[in-house]
Amino acid sequence: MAKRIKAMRGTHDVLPEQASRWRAIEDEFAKICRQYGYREIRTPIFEATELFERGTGFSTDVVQKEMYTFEDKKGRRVSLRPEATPSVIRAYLEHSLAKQGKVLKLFYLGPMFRYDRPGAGRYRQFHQLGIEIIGTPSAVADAEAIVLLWEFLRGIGLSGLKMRVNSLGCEKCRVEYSRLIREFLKERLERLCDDCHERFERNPLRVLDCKQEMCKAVVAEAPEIGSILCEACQEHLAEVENLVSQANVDYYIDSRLVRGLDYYTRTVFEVFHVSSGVDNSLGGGGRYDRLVEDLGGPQTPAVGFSAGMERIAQALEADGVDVKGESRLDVFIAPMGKQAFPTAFKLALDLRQALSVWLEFDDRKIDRQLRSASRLGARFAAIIGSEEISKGIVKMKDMISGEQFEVPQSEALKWLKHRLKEDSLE
RNA sequence: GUGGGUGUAGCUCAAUGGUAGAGCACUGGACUGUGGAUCCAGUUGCUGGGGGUUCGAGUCCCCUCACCCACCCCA
Repeated sequence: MAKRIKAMRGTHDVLPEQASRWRAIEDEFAKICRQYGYREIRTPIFEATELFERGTGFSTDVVQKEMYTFEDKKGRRVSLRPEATPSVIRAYLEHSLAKQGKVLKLFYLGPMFRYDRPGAGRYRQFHQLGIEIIGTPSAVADAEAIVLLWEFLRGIGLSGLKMRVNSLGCEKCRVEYSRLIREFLKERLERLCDDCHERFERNPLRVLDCKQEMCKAVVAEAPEIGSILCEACQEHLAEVENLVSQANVDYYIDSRLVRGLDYYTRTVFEVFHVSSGVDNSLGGGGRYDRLVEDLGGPQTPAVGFSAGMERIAQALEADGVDVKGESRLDVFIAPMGKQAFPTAFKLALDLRQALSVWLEFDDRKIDRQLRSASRLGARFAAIIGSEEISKGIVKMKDMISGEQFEVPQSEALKWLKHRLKEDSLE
């Protein structure tokens, strides 16, 4: 046998059983998004590298070391998207979507790519779903994003969720806080880990997020962002808190929450699942009032979030929640003998107008066929042999009670629909 | 990127350096037109890949690949 090829490192197949759960989750997400007034957008999986350099941020880990970047045949610098927000904003500007109204509310879902070392719940091709609210500075929008994320996760059956919320301040606050932190850390550099020395140079705020004990000790004494937020930023955060607590979101203010992407301003948040580990972030987001401008548009405030499918599926499994997948088969058509196939084929064509139907392909003994029908979870088996053909009927077997009924072939669809309807009423 | 662990049938796992196995699953038969039970039979593997030591390697050594755990980072 020839050598087999395996899926590449960090990628994985979503097999039927899992895929049906994914679809149920995606359907729930699309549904709640529509309830909140969002419309779907689909953007390309690859973009000009520069979009992410300017959007996600040149200094971020994502852009610095995790992008799949290559040159195409014309020498253009291309990257597989590591996240969707820059693409959505690019499309927003490219198609002048601002003209569609003051505020645009979009949702998306699809694969993202990061060349990272695979680990627990971490893949090189992973899948995100998320939203963007473009065109308002209102704290109500921040609250809506947080609540939508929360309600979505709660709605699919997750419990033990916690939401961390923080404010990184507006541009002025950020500059001021960065200066303050840099000053503070400068005197304590020798007490920080090696990575943090580097962070100190590139983006001192990231030191606040370090998990090393030595750094945590230093950071514990650091001034909190809350202490220097300007009045407007304080008010904004208070308003978000007030609204979010009305929605019964289990949140807390975590003054050390700093997210990995450069474009956030003011509100940032992250939701995690307690029982699958403190570090298991299911999703997060925040306000990004500068991004549209950075990508060449007019000054336009916006807020959004993204969440990870793999993480969500994992959390559901940890919670023992069985997301209902696709419904079972309605009918299994069992032809008996070669000469029964044309009639069976015709019957399948007819029934498939409204029902999910499995038609046996091979000339197998009836007991084997019924066994297959059981295993496929068929509600009824439609048996067609020479007897049935000569009488113009089909023998319907109720796979739960075992009862059998002779039904004229022309009535089969009507009969089955009637019986299945009775099922759903019980 | 750093450290540790694990790779044997579709799945879960056995096999003191001596002929690769079991359970489940799958297919068929018992039952030539009636499923889920039972019994019987059968299929499935370059033991992740490559090299080395040895009379002999799933087992020991080296390399490599993949996955898992921790760190890092995040979704």
